[in-house]
Amino acid sequence: MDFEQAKETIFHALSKKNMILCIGKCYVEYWGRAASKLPKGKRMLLIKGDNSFAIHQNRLLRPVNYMMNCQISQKISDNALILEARKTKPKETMKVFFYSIDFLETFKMDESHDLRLFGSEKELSDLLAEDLSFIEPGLKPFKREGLLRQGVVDILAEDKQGNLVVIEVKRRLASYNAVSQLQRYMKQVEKMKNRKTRGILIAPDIVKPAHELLENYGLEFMKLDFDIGNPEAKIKGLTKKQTTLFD
Amino acid sequence: MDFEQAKETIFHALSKKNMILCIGKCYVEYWGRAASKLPKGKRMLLIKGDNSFAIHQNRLLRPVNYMMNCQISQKISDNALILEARKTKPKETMKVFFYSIDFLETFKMDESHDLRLFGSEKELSDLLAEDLSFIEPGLKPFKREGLLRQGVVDILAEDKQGNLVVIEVKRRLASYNAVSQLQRYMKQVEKMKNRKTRGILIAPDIVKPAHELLENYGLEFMKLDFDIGNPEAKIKGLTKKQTTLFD
DNA sequence: CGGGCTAGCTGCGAG
DNA sequence: CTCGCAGTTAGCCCG
Repeated sequence: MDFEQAKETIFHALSKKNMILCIGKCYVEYWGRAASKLPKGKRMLLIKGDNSFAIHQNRLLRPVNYMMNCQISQKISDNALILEARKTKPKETMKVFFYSIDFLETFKMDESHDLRLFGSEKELSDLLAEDLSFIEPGLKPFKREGLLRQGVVDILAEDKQGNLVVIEVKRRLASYNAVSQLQRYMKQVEKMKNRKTRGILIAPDIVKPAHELLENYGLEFMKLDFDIGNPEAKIKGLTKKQTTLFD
Repeated sequence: MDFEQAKETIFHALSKKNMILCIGKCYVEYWGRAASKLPKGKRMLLIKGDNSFAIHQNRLLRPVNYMMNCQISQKISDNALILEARKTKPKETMKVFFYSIDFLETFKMDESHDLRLFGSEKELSDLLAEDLSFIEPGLKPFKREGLLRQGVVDILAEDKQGNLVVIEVKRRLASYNAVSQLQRYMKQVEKMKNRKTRGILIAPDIVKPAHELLENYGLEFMKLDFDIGNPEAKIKGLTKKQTTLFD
């Protein structure tokens, strides 16, 4: 395909925010947060209406090179159509050298992007917060007046003995990270309120070494089974895991 | 476009591991690790030779629905071409209902996927490990015989005083996670070797509250400046950050 | 195969 | 803006 014509087609599509598909033999350079070179090969360039710019190979979900929210410019050299994507903050540049174009098409798309997702961590956390007695009898919500930023701690509560309880919910198998996070939150709350504070990690399961770490920290784990996409019976069971500390 | 013909085209491309692009009005359902419904709209389906399956809208880099390593099957109902992607472990299903097809094309692609990336954390870590005196005079490598899995601790060393030194390298702004990680590694090594152990976090910078946490843990921070994609002068500087504890 | 972690993470949301 | 984090994280690597 003729480079001049391709350039014109792309220019027009960019102004209309149409989706652009271009397949051809290209070489890609990137410099910014890291640097990379992608040797010549047949690949697909996908430009979307929000100025996302991605080079896809015929494998993997993720593009091999990409840039979001970039300014796109074109130029024609002796033997290539060069597309350049630029960005500031952080400063990044990506150049795609098309040596031949096998395919180029642009598409007017509509803008509906209203995916409805079920089973997010937030959803689970909110469900649990609705009835804390499900976690432990006598547990009641605790107002965090400027205690911690909203959204940092999943659930903050107070138990029957008047202890503060920091609750971290994970929607999948918990690992070291989850334990470290909870430990950090728990210590923070304990320090700020100067009160005895417990920490409970709630997840479908926990990896063994992470569970040991959790016990060393004096934290607690609760196993949570939940049904996804079934609003009537989302939380299947919530059982306190046997621990050597609290047996 | 005719559904029967489309089905045939897709079937053939799948067997050849050709890239498949299909644009049309569709509705998408997903159930697996989570669940989602994507209302009818014009979108692009991208199937790659490694059986990655993705629905793209005209915004964002990431697909709105996707599945990797899936088995793909097709069927035609009264008014739709239905593509189903399935997977076990974990069990997942995704159905795409195409009500109309604006565009369908398949492409034979080559398989070169040899991106050369510079500036990864591993690269920086290896560079630093080559000359530990750059971090601190008298620092020498320490053999981790079965101490910790390879790759868990970036660098393990011994200082002039005979202390063990656990070093964690981050290629970008360090945050809580980096501090928690280092703390965990440091404690682990300290316990296993029963020796005084230091922990040093090396990164271009560190967020303020994370730095406070680091100091509370008795860990150290070093600022690392590096050039990306410049093999001759990659590490520009390494300076110990002033701390209130060690001033 | 699971566990742990980096990623040019991306994308979102709160302060 | 920045910080912090979830994600159907993805993808890699090491036991």
